[in-house]
Amino acid sequence: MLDIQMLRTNMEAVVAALQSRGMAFDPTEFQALEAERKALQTRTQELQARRNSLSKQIGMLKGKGEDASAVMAEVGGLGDELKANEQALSNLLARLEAVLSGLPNMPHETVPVGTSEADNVEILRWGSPREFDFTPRDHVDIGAGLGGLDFEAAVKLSGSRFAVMRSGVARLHRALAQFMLDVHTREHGYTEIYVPYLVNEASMFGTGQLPKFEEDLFSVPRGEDGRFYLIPTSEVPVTNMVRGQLLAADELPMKFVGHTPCFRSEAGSYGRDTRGMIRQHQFDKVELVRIERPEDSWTALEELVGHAESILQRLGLPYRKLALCTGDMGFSAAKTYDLEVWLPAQDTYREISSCSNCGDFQARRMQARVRNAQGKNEFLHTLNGSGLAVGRTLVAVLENYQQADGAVVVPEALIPWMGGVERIEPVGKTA
RNA sequence: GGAAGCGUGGCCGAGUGGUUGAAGGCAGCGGUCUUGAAAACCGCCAGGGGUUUACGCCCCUCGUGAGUUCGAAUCUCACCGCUUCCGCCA
Repeated sequence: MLDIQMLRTNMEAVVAALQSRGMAFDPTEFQALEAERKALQTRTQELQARRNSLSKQIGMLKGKGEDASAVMAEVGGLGDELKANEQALSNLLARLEAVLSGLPNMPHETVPVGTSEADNVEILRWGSPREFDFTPRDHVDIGAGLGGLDFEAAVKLSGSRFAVMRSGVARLHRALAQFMLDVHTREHGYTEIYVPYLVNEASMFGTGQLPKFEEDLFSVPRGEDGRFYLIPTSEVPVTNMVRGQLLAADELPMKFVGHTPCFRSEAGSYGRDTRGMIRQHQFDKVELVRIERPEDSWTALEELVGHAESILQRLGLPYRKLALCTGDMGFSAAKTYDLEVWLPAQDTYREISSCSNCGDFQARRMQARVRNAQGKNEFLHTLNGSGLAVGRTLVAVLENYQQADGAVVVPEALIPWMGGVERIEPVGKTA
């Protein structure tokens, strides 16, 4: 959520910032509501002040045993107008809130301006794609050859965009998640956290999924008209840990790493990435979340991306790092780096991690604050990044480490998490 | 699922209709004392919002939302959550 003061005092900057994201924001509705709000709020508060002082008089008169009926009659006359004004004001504030909660974050000044992913800026490439002396197959064929990936079974169980993994591939998937968790907790100083996969509406609002992106979420009914939402990323429950809290400065930073499944309806992506595990309704992700003092968040973002990169490096997976342009960033982000891993079968880089500093945008929605060194309360900053998407990492390992005979070599760094297994053999050969 | 109790400021905890936005304690901040620290003592200290050049003035907030009343932390109802007991259960 943007600061309403910003919209009141510097609307041009807001309009320009949203424009750079490709969002045409017409401020006239907001400004009309705001003018109305000012008049209504002033009037309402006058009436409230009058009622309060008259009521106080009544208390004093009665305390002295004097007659208060005249004053009571006067204050009684205020009732209808006051009630009407309070109601109107509350409606108006709700409408302002609705406008405000639908506006995305303002990009940081260092974010490249652009309209689509074509304008993202490549910052670096790490590793070089392997030269194959055979035609590399994609992970679907490799997985089938290993007897480890079964999309037909998943269709039977659930439908499209799900996967069943077996034997060595399932083991590899588990090993990757464990490996990531261990690296981030042991070497990068993150605290492991386990969180609910079903969350309430307030949590989804806090991180910015609601109210605007409900169609991307799965939900289950709960009670009369309530519902749980399935998390689309553990960013939601983990970040919301600090919702409604006022923290002491020395409680920050908080660095969390969580491994959860993620659920996305993928509405609006019909026909995209229909083959394989790239785009699923359910996938696992190891997520890094940092709760930071405002002055530290930009350093923290660079550090966070580095932590995600380190996983790719240890696995020996070639990747590139992009700074997303204004037009390609997510709703809550002030700045985002994407990491894209090399997929030989697609002969291209594909997103495997997205690391963002949300600044105070989520904190304002969550009312999450920190008492700074000067004793002032301010909104803290939140960051999150994939470290990494486990399913896509599995795809990358299968494709980059495939052998001519159909086997897949386990990346050296991962062998301890595979119980010493160095190769996953195709079915027909010894497993 | 049934029964009972409870939800107050950063934390703990008093407060059952009227100058109570709220005693007291802890934490924090400033000071006295001390070579320094601790202890002791003194003072300050809820959050959000409106308005004002400013001093200030005003409004809202005691889990959330409705209601009763001239006036609600305090009374009523609903919802949410927590605790204990019973039932069920990985």
